[in-house]
Amino acid sequence: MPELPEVETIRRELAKEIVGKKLDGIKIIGVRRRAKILIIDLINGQSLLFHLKLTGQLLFNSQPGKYTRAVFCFNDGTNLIFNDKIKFGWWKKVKNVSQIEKQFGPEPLEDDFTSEKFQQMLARRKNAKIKPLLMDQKFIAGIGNIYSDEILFKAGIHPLRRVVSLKFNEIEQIFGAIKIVLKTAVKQRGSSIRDYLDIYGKKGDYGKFHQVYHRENQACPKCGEKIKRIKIGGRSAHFCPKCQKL
DNA sequence: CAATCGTCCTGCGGGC
DNA sequence: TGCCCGCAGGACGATT
Repeated sequence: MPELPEVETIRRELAKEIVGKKLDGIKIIGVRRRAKILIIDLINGQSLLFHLKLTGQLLFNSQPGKYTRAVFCFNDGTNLIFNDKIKFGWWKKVKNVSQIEKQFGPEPLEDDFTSEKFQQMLARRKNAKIKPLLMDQKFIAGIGNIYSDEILFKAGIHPLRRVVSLKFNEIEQIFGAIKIVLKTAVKQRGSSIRDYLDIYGKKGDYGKFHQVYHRENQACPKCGEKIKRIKIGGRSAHFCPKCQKL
């Protein structure tokens, strides 16, 4: 499921391929990402937005298939294919992209997302459960089910912990885990759970690094305990009951 | 006000 | 073997 590292991978690859080309005669001036949304900026001030949700794919210079929802043709004969098996994803053209961009929390890999800022953000959400909070796009941008599980495992924090119960040092641990897990996942070009592929149809390598996500009943890589899966607000959370105590 | 619930959609896995 | 049922899952709107 495309989260920050997957969308960022697509962004980087797509920027190399299409910036400077034209779509319906309008020059593409940039490819950006905000949270899990891919943004293609056009010279006329409009932007093309994509949200891949669970099963969306953006394939460069490919052929339409069974699940193709849209095809975008560039002036040089190349194209971009939007596939989406379960139709949760969407794309749209907007005039004021900044309006949409400001609906999200800070970008976790930006330098202005500091541990001081994170401590302040959490101070305002004392009663929240930490895992759903990390997945709240208005709180922090781009983190979904895979990476919230991996971040909390790395930090040694149980997904149901209330913010109020977190010690200063535990928040520092979570902060550090956010940075390193996401950075490493971007480096590995994301995780190919379900249908995720990059624009060349290649899978991401970060799945090999998953410690808990989709590893229910398997041994914890740290202590050997069986990884557990529980439901939190309708979503599944994976964790080690020994390394991540409530 | 903030947390939780239902909804969208469809492939897939489990059970018989 | 094949059918049927129910689950998964991001984000939004409604509800409590």
